[in-house]
Amino acid sequence: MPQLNGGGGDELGANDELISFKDEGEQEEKISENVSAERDLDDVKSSLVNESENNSSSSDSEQTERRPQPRADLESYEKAREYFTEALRRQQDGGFFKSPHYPGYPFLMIPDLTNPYLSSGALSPSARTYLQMKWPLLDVPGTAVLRDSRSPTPGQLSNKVPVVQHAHMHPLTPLITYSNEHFSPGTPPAHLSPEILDPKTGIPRTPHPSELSPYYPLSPGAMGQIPHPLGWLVPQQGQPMYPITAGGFRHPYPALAMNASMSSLVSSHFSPHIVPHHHHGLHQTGIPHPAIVSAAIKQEPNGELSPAANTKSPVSTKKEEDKKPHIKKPLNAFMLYMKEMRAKVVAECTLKESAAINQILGRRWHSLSREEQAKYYELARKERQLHSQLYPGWSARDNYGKRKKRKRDNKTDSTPEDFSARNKKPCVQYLPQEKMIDSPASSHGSMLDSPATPSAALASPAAPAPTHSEQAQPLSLTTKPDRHHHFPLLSKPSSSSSSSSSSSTPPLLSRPLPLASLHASLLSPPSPFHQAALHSHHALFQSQPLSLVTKSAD
DNA sequence: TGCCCTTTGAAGAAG
DNA sequence: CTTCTTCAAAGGGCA
Repeated sequence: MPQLNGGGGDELGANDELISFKDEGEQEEKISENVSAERDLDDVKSSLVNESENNSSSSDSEQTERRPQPRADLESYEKAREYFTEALRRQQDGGFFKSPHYPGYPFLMIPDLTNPYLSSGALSPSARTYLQMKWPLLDVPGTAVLRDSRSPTPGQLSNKVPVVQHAHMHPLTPLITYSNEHFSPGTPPAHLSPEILDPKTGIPRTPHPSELSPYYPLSPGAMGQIPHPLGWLVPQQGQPMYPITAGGFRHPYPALAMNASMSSLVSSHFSPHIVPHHHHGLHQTGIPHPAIVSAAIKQEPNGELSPAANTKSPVSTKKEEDKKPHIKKPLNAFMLYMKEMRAKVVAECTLKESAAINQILGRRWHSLSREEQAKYYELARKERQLHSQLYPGWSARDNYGKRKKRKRDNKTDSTPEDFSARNKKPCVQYLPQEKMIDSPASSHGSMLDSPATPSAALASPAAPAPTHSEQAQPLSLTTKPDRHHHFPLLSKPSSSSSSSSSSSTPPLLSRPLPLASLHASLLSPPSPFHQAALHSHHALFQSQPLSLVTKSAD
């Protein structure tokens, strides 16, 4: 795995994963997982959709295409992602997938063209233009441009965002934000396998898909690159995860998108650097590395530059410090999930407040099956790896203080009263508490945290993923029918969430949600009803995709 | 204009 | 080793 870097990447990731996963793994469980999730989604969709303005989501979504704006505004893209996702889903729904969580399923979202990591990149939120499917755009020139490594720099893309790339992105892809720089320049066209020179070694190597992280470097520039690398993946899987078009696969994360199995593959190959030979950085477009907010990246003194660093002009070493481009933290599993699902939730309900939406997402997160969560954990893991490779010297500490925020810990204090205050807009009636409350899973937060299988991925590096559409299940254990057992396990050692929820009810529950518009289903996946569902859970289990998973496990 | 709010997870800091 | 704090995304709300 780690080739060049000494394995930095892999190893790093591995360690992390192992650790975390372990913990979580034990806990895993959530009975309701699948069931609830499905229900949730289904319910939500149906019901929610009906109620609120779901316009967007369901039927609309398809129609959504309405007229795609040719332009690829960043904003649009985002929206697009949502739509995209929906659209895809719908297509798939037709078949079996109803469940949102479907593992492999493509939630394609359009990634932000801009890098998430870039602060500047910002897409403006306002535009809700949905999608317009910009997909078509994908191919566009941008790509072509990209190919030239040098010339076109990502910048171009970024500007215009040519957008496109993303159209086909993996659901997760949206996540991809990191920037472009890395990839851009150096990367060869997709079909070609891009060889990337290792900065350190100087040896050309092919980037592994895994390497490309969605977030990081992949931005526009990246696209070009991405495709290639991923390409191999695709075939293997055999499954078109997403509707990605041919060109489509540019997404960096396609790999991720794939199942765990895929990931494992990726991991195995993981190469440390993704970096292109040189990039100029963002400059032209002004879009820097995704992760990087500012222009410059901090380089390492040693000279080991992360790929990204290379990209940026090394010259300005001193400046670096001054400027210190703000390299954002890699997104964690939940964040990835949020990015992906937010649009859906928004579409389903009228609420637009992020706080409310996040609450819902939090609940949904808990309702996800392990496999699903594992997907995200895996992605997150890769992100971290990538990030570490790209920015070897970076530490989370670097960002401390950037936000001014102060987090009031008091939450607890205020909790009781709080909610009243908070409810600024009670849109609608919230759901009965019951619903909210009951989800077992919710209570303890994410028990699943653990990625299901980090180990799995690691373990079988090369293992080709079978074609399951679903992700391969990481832990065989999980697959077991026993899952329901896990339920009780909830104890999550970790700090944050679990602690709060020590009591049976989750914090959220305790307070009334402002989300009026939400349907109950949204909020609480695991509602009491759930339990019923749970029972049925077994049945579902079998029938569902999970079963497949299980097999794989076997 | 810019922070708050809200979520989970990761990582660093502090004890 | 455990606990606490900060940041990551996002976008309406609010001062």
